[in-house]
Amino acid sequence: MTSKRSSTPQALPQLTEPVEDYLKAIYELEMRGGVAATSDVASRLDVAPASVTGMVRRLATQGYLDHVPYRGVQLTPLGRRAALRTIRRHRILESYLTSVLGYPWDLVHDEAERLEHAASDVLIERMAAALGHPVADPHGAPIPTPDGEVDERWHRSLADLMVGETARMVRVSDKNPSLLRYLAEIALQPGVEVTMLAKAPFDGPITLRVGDAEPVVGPNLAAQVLVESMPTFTPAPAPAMTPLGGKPRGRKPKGT
Amino acid sequence: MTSKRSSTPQALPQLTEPVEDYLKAIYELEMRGGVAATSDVASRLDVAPASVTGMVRRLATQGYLDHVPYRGVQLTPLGRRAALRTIRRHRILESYLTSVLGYPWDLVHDEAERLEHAASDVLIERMAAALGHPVADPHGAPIPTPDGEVDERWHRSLADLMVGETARMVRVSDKNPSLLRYLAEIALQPGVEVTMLAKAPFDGPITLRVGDAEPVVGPNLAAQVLVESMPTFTPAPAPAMTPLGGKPRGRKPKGT
DNA sequence: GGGAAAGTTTAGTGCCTGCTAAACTCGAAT
DNA sequence: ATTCGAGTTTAGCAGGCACTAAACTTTCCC
Repeated sequence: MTSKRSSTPQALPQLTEPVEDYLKAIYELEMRGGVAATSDVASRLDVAPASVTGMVRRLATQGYLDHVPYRGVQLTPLGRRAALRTIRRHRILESYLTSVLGYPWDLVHDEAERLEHAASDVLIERMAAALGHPVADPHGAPIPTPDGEVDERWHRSLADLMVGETARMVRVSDKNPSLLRYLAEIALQPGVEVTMLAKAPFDGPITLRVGDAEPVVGPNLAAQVLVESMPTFTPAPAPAMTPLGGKPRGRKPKGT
Repeated sequence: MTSKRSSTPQALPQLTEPVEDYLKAIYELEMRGGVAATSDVASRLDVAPASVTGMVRRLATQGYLDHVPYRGVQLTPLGRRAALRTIRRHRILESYLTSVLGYPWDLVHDEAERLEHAASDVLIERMAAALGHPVADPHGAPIPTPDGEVDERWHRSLADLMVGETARMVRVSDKNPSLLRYLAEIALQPGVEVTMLAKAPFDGPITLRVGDAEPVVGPNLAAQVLVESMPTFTPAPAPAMTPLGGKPRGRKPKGT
């Protein structure tokens, strides 16, 4: 029935691994286009659409989401909190594994994907503290705060830059290892400045300047790399103690 | 006893969490008394005896163990390998969490208990490397090698020391947080020398010397602390090279 | 040696999560 | 407006893992 809802953030019950995966997937789908479709959830989680319907029904009765049959699915505030907790874990794990254990950034996603369900809050916070409370993971994704706030900002893609324009790379999906390996190869990582040198018409190849190199990439790749015009950028997995650059950061780590 | 088995390098399939727990529990029960009884497995895993029977039947058909109805259960070489892999993970995780992240040694068990099912081999080996390949965990339990060899040696308990005798503490179970907290309080940890000063008759209190202190403990506690006459002892989690975040909790290797 | 007691297994269920096949809905195109 | 197809849901089912209650062994004690 209707459980009493206080304004106090009640503790989330311990969720199963599949449930956390569903909520996370739905959250991420909602980021693009208000509601999540059954089939999108299905393909993201690599399960049959019918399975999604079943799970969604259960989650709806438990208050994690609203489901309008044939229409789609949307997280409730409770569901969003649960999703963001999982996402926080994931991104802190990625940051930790990358900067402390030297995990390559193209492999870190899968590892974090499993650990995020097993790590306790205490562990996650210890890792965050060890890193100096980073605000973004190695791929540039913002890390939600413990109480569920994220700075999910809108970003242009590299493909949208005008010829001659320079921007700073901010983010790329963590889900495509070969893309990540290639980006590492051409030194295109969050925080790096990139200039659009030339763009061949009809989705032709794109010439960039990254550091001293001038890699030529396809439009497909460029569309997946997000950039930011030029303002402040907080480097991803803050290498603990290195206070590189004295510029006043825009945001600073919350809490503390 | 030293188990040696490296002639069968076939990869273990990915096991479920409950399966790993069963195999680990059975392995540990076998250490004390050749076969594991259904009810012992049940109480260790906090599950109904009937559930054990069911699981055991499945694991037997899959070749992980032999089951003689009403008689007990014994791991096959395959099952032992699986168990030791999980135990290796557990102990390396405990070592890492303790010495790199400053996890208190009484809480580390539960965390490792969950992570051991999620961490990949690659991660575990990275952690082991970061620690300098420790041979024992923070509680003194030996860490199996990647190919399943352990140095499970027999140890006397502290309660067995003669009055006047000095020994080195080597090990204590990781499963009892309050015991561990108390041991930490009286500075009784693996590697430390301890002398039996007095033993009151009829299971009376036991007076020890640990460092400069002379704690008096119950026979119950003394029975759980394992000691070694005097030979070399290799300290558990060799302090990592870069302890970022954690306070230096790690013991220092003495002369050795 | 004959019962109890203790321990173990079978029988019967339930929940979770996934599947396939079939039915249904919605909206776009005719 | 009817139809058709893509997308979604229902129905029915399976496997993993847990439970209780009841039946069955083994052990132990008189």
